[in-house]
Amino acid sequence: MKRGIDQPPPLAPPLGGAVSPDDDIAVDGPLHDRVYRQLRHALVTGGIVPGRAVTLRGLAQQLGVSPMPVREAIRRVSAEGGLVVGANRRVWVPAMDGERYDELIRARTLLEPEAAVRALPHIDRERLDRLRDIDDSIDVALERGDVEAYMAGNHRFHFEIYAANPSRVLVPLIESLWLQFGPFMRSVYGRLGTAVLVDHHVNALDAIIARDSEALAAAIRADILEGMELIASSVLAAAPASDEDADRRRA
Amino acid sequence: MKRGIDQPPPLAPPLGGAVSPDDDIAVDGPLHDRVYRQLRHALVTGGIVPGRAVTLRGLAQQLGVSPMPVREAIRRVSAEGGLVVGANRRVWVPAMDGERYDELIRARTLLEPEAAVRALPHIDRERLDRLRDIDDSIDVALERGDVEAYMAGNHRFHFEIYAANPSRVLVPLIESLWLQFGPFMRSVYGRLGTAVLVDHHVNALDAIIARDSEALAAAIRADILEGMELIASSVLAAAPASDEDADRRRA
DNA sequence: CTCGGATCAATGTGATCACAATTTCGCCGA
DNA sequence: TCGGCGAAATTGTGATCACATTGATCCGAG
Repeated sequence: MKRGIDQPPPLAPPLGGAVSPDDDIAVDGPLHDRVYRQLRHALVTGGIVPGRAVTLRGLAQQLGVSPMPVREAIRRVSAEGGLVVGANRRVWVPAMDGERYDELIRARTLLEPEAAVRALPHIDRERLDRLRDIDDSIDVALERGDVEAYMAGNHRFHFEIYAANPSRVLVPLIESLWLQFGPFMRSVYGRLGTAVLVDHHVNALDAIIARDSEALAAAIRADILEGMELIASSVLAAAPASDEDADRRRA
Repeated sequence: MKRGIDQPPPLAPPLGGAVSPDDDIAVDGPLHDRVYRQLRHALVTGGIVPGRAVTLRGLAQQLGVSPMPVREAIRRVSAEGGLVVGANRRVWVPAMDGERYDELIRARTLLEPEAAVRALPHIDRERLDRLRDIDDSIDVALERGDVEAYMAGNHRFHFEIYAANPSRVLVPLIESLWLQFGPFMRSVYGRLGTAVLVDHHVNALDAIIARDSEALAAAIRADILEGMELIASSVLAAAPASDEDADRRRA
């Protein structure tokens, strides 16, 4: 049973997890920009859980700022698909369903290999070293069963590659996709643990070293497909909507 | 010579063309939403020209609203890539260059055929009729040399197809792409006229009638490639940056 | 005990104001 | 005539307030 976007749903205390005034989020620039990054980070790492309404004043109070910069940050995130505004004008973390998930996978497999290939010529020695470090940290996170560290590492690994290309067309599109499945993945991993996760990044690293475009594209595509289809088959088939799950898990 | 994003550039009177409080833009919903649609429309149809700064209060005054809803609209559009905010915090219509244009083409050819194929099963009789009407209006616009009508029709034709799919993943990505090359296309067409334009939509219509996914994908891909590469070869090669052109043309 | 309506709290929206940074323009000196 | 330099205007940003609307809460009628 799929619930509409702006139906009666159980409005609970403004926010679930912490929004994490985490580290590694730069503290310069306009306030609304800082709020934007914090909000984005909270979504990708699962600090904000699907099925819960996000209120302006609530977020503002949590972050210790006035509602004004939060308003702009929310507008920005919702433009990227990380949040949806109902006809109520109320803001939600969008629910996941099979169709949406399928389109996200498809869009990722279309765009990310392309972005990787275009970035390949720009990947220098230092970036490659950073990629290796990230890959190591991912292995550590997997062994320790640290879901959040794995997700952060995985994100950094992919975008450390794509960002080598200075152009800003493909990367924002891909960021938008990650922002959309991020919260969902978190809630899934939280239930499954890291046991099911495998590190496919070695193939990508080898392809980069060999400067092999096709191999790199194939590695990225395989990484996306195996990871996301694994999740899809093990979860989405059984529980089509993630909203109720999140709510139930909270109780 | 490519100019950086937020360099000294010639800040001229707030806005060039009219922002067009045009028709067919719904007048309900929150003010910031209306402003968003007007701003978007102005960008796609070329009402706002690249290389000119967009000021908050300027836009607000042109639209007869307070700066507040404009702020949110701009934040939203810039999140979609239709505007860029410099380190100055000043807002620009981004300049076009070969690399960016190439990535836009690539992203379009990757995403739009996919979106069309996924929409195909949902295209019913009424939608097909609307598509035929739009195609007719495009032919009329081409004969009359009406660039703006052609662009509007072309936009409507593509999204009338894609929007048949209720899911909201691929379509927003594609809208973002159109928003990015829209202003540029306008300035190009304005110089070339509609003589160089051909209507490739008939093949798409045939494919839809035949329910042929592959043919539809091919038609869309061909439409994108021929249209955009024609422009690229005839203009971008000669004048890599569109900023200066726009400014010069204004003088 | 259940249902329906009225009251009250909370939400998003928009306007206005103050402020600091930036840009622009006019002026003076070379 | 040209090149800085300082004043003034303009910009984006953030806060606060008022308001209409929506959601929750509570109370009483059945």
